[in-house]
Amino acid sequence: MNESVEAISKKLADKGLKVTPQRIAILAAIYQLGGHPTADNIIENIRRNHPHIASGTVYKILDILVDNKLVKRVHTERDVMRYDGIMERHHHLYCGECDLIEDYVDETLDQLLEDYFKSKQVKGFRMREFVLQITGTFDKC
Amino acid sequence: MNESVEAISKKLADKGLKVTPQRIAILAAIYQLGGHPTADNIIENIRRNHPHIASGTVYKILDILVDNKLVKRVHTERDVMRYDGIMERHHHLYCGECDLIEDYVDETLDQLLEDYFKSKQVKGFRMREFVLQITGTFDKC
DNA sequence: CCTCAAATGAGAATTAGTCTCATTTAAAGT
DNA sequence: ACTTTAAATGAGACTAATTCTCATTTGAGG
Repeated sequence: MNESVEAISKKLADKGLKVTPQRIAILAAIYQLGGHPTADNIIENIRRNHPHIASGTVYKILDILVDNKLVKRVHTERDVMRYDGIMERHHHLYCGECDLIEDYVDETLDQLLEDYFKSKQVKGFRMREFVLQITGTFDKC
Repeated sequence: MNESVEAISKKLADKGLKVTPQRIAILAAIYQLGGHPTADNIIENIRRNHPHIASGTVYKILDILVDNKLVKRVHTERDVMRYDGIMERHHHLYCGECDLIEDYVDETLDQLLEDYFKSKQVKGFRMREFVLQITGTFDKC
């Protein structure tokens, strides 16, 4: 999923964000890297074409992108934050052996959950979204 | 959910782990604190009766307890690891406003998911367990 | 009660992420 | 195009969670 600079710029502008080369580079890196890169993966990727970007800037921009729903944070079992440029609803497969995390898209499941929670409210809590964390083992690991 | 020193010792011994005062204190603290304490919450709690425990020791013991399935790590959106002494299957409610995480037990939901995944296999992945992360807002927040 | 591998304590080291502040820049208006 | 200005960035100091190292202690089997 690679997107053009124009497409990325439009996404930023649509959210009312200033369009800067750094922001474009970070979104482009997330799309290009795919999977669930860490901030460090992103920094490393960007520095190839943009050697002077400060790591603090990357963290700040990632926060802004998350706040503006252009990127999601991925919950992990370990202490490094990961990011995800896919905003469609999806779940995650966590490998118990290594730190691989794969996306799992399943609209039937989404519908099942949605139907279930339509009738079942949790008292004192307004639900907004759900992500299923499925832990197991990949054959390849 | 407070457990006696004897009960905790037995849990450790049953896993083939050495029973040490530090390990007992950490498990007792997790049970006593309830919720989803951070390593720091646990250290603070233990130091009252056990002032000389080293933080490195606490982290190492927590790893051992997680490896031996006496404690779970809780996936969070932020960078501090949290722990959970409840080993029964349950899900989590995450507050979007603050960093509150509550347990959500729902056996009907568990059954629903189990039935669904009985017929639906994910290729190349052997599933072991699932936790639903439900994000939303608590009325009290 | 001896032995010894395993566990612990103390503190240094690492590292992800945050903060500060001087400088630069995007973009709205002239 | 040119100005203006609030917002964004770069550089690097700083913080805090977690890991590492290694000398010392201890649990548990023989």
